[in-house]
Amino acid sequence: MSQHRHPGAPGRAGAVPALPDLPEATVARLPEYLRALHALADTGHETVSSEGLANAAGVNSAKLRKDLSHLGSYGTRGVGYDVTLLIEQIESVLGLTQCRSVALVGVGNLGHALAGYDGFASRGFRIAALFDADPSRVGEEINGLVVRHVDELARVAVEESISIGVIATPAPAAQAVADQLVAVGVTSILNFAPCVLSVPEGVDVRKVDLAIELQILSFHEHRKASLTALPGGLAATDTQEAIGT
Amino acid sequence: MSQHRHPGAPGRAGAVPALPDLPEATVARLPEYLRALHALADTGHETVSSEGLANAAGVNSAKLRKDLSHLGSYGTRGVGYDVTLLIEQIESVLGLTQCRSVALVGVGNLGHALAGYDGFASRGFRIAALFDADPSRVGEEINGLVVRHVDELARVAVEESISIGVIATPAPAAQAVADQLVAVGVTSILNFAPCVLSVPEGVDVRKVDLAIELQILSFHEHRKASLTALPGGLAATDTQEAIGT
DNA sequence: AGGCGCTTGTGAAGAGGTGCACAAATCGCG
DNA sequence: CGCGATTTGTGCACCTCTTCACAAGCGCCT
Ligand SMILES: NC(=O)c1ccc[n+]([C@@H]2O[C@H](COP(=O)([O-])OP(=O)(O)OC[C@H]3O[C@@H](n4cnc5c(N)ncnc54)[C@H](O)[C@@H]3O)[C@@H](O)[C@H]2O)c1
Ligand SMILES: NC(=O)c1ccc[n+]([C@@H]2O[C@H](COP(=O)([O-])OP(=O)(O)OC[C@H]3O[C@@H](n4cnc5c(N)ncnc54)[C@H](O)[C@@H]3O)[C@@H](O)[C@H]2O)c1
Repeated sequence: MSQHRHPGAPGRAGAVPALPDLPEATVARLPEYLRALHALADTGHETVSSEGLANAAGVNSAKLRKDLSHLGSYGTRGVGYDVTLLIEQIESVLGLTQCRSVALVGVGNLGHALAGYDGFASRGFRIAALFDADPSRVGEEINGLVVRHVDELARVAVEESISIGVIATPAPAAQAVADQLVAVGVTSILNFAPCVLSVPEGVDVRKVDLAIELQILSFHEHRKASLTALPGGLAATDTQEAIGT
Repeated sequence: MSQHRHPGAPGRAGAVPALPDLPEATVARLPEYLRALHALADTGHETVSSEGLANAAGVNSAKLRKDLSHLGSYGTRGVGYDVTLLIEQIESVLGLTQCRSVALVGVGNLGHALAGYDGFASRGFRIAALFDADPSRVGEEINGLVVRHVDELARVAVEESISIGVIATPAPAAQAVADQLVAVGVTSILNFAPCVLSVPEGVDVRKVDLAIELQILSFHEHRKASLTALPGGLAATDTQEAIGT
């Protein structure tokens, strides 16, 4: 995405932080490895094999090794990976060494749940500010944070050095909110509103849409239903299955 | 996934519903097209070109045409696609013609928001039952639905003919809940708990993990930051960018 | 009726991701 | 010190997905 490839010239090799230029699919899996690694660290494991970690993360072990190989050789053959070292490396690559400040816009039904969620802080994200357009919500305190009016976004964003914006407003307001976020310099947006956002180049948008997830499940349900009409056996094998994200 | 390919023998051609066997990437995009189509229908459009629909859905028009071609030829050359016809076709393929019943397990912070969300019903999903393990929550009424104890799952699942289960419990409880859902015959699960679920073959699991989304954004933020240290211009082009799901 | 412009549907090429299989590397032990 | 057990890192083949480019098809206008 917006990334030019120069096959012959690997983006100024030999620089200080190396900038590995990871495949997107790998980036999407690193957080899963990280979670599994934290769980292993908590249970006292010092090293883990690719097989063990792959199991814990629910992926193929070859895939895991290839993913990790992209960020350098941090494993020991015959032994495995040092859990704490690998955690450090992945967190470094993901840019989690610095705590990132998040602004949440739209403190409604969903916004409340997000604001009260402790899973952000534990992963190195700090919800730094809450915004809403509804005057009756402004001033409300949630989890130690006061809801501010969205007009204050510009000022607060700078004060709190916001780096990620989360949109939890109704869909019709989402584009306007995105524009405001972009205007104050936010270049990463997580969008919960069911709509496509148009943003300038250089701004990353990821979306979470529950209805889409359910519809995908519905399709597979539908397919399974039309399949059970004819095939041989419904022998209950115990192989496990998952769907790629 | 768990789907055998016989290149020479296209899965008993000539059957009644045809069962198009769509690429997974296409299935994931159909709901987006559907949303865009509904928006177009609401604004009075009767037909739409691949270019127009692709724009509304935020994808490449060639990709959209290929996606739609997988479910048959429902466009008219020189004109475009009939909006209502296409809606019907996509809904039919996704299995949305019948309303699917959803069971939500774990009515906490996030569960409350989900239970009160009206975006499900409008997409053909019905939240048919709410469950929690906490006795103090059982009996509570949310959006016209009473929270039941999770032990009643087996009975209620059959009564309400549940086809999709949503897990919004803390991570340590998620696997047990998944097992219970599978035990009562649920073959599609949407998991919000940050953990991997192990399920038998034939059961589909999709997960939504906000921390992962934020970490992916963090990576790109990190990359952009290390990039701005050296390159030529930050010329504000107005091309828009999105990240694949 | 015929031509013209527009749009679909698709072949083909390329890019990216996956998983196997194995050589290379490391550790522990005799 | 050497050997075998173990595990990483990766070359390779395969597969899926994306994107381009264009012929075929359709409607409209003259
Ligand atoms: N609730 C859910 O479980 C759920 C699930 C999936 C998706 N969503 C989506 O998330 C979004 C929020 O859902 P919700 O249930 O919380 O809706 P909600 O109506 O409860 O909350 C929306 C909040 O956004 C505020 N708002 C509106 N316009 C605004 C603006 N311009 N600037 C700032 N704030 C503004 C409103 O005042 C309100 O407080 C919706 O787009 C919805 O489709 C919600
Ligand atoms: N709140 C958020 O915004 C958010 C965001 C992302 C992910 N999550 C994840 O979603 C899950 C729920 O989050 P939350 O904030 O609602 O937590 P919560 O603690 O508020 O709610 C969890 C609920 O699950 C119930 N529960 C526990 N064990 C159960 C069991 N065995 N069977 C049925 N119910 C059970 C609890 O009684 C509680 O009501 C967590 O895994 C969390 O990590 C939450």
